[in-house]
Amino acid sequence: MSIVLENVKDLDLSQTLSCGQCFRWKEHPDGSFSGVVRGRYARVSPDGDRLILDGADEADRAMWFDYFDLGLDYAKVRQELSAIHPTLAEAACYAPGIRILDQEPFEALISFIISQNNNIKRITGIVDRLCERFGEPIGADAPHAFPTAQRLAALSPDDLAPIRAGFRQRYIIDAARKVADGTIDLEQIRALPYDEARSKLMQITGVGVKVADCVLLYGLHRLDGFPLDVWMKRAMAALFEGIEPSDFGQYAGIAQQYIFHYARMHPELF
DNA sequence: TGCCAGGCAGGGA
DNA sequence: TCCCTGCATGGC
Repeated sequence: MSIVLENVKDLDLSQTLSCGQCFRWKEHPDGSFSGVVRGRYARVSPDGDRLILDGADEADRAMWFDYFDLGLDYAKVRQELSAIHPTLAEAACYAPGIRILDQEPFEALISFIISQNNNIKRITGIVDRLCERFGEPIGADAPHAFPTAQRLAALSPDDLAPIRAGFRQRYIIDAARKVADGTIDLEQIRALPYDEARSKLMQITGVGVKVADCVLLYGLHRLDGFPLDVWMKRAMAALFEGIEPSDFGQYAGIAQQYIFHYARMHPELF
């Protein structure tokens, strides 16, 4: 079974799936990517302005459409961003195919807890081991689903030793327990004003400003905040001197991705 | 072999 | 409030 998404524009799978906003996609030699989203497996291949999702069910069409944020006109967004500042226009050229994925909130929370003081390759390995050991199997040849909060909440930090997440293990368990018992309601947080949402997430041990902003952007698809971590502040100072972050409005998240790639291309600025 | 990673918690000043 | 240090592990 497979589904085809038509009229897909401004999506580069490699840029979008390998830029560090998600950690569960594997690239294949033919340019396709396989991964699991919300417990559903698919192997995704670009075909002109179509996106072919092998293994995906027709009933999940809307879920995949939303996951890749295909309802937002990114060319228009880029145009508006570029009008703000010439440097941003330049930055936009570096990653025109990035879309901000609409990820499952708990997966994003745990993934970005794991990301702290870490690198993408190792984050991916830890997430893989977490899913393999504690996620539900979804098919013979497919990776496991991301584990539920309830499943992880029943564990102790020591139980996570096999995933080799180090000091982050107790953070993962604290997050899972707070989500499982309702102390942290991620869907409720989605609707809160940005600062309140961030403060709520920071009640979890191991979640600071950076992790909270990543969860809000990538897990709750909040494009109205702006990451304030040290790296980003440096990037802003270098690239957008004189521009108030609030000017970026709802497109702040997308700007972050452009800045990220711009920074990679211009390490001398940092 | 040693440095460092897309932070954060905890403790002291 | 600010600054400093330790943290587990593994990629490079």
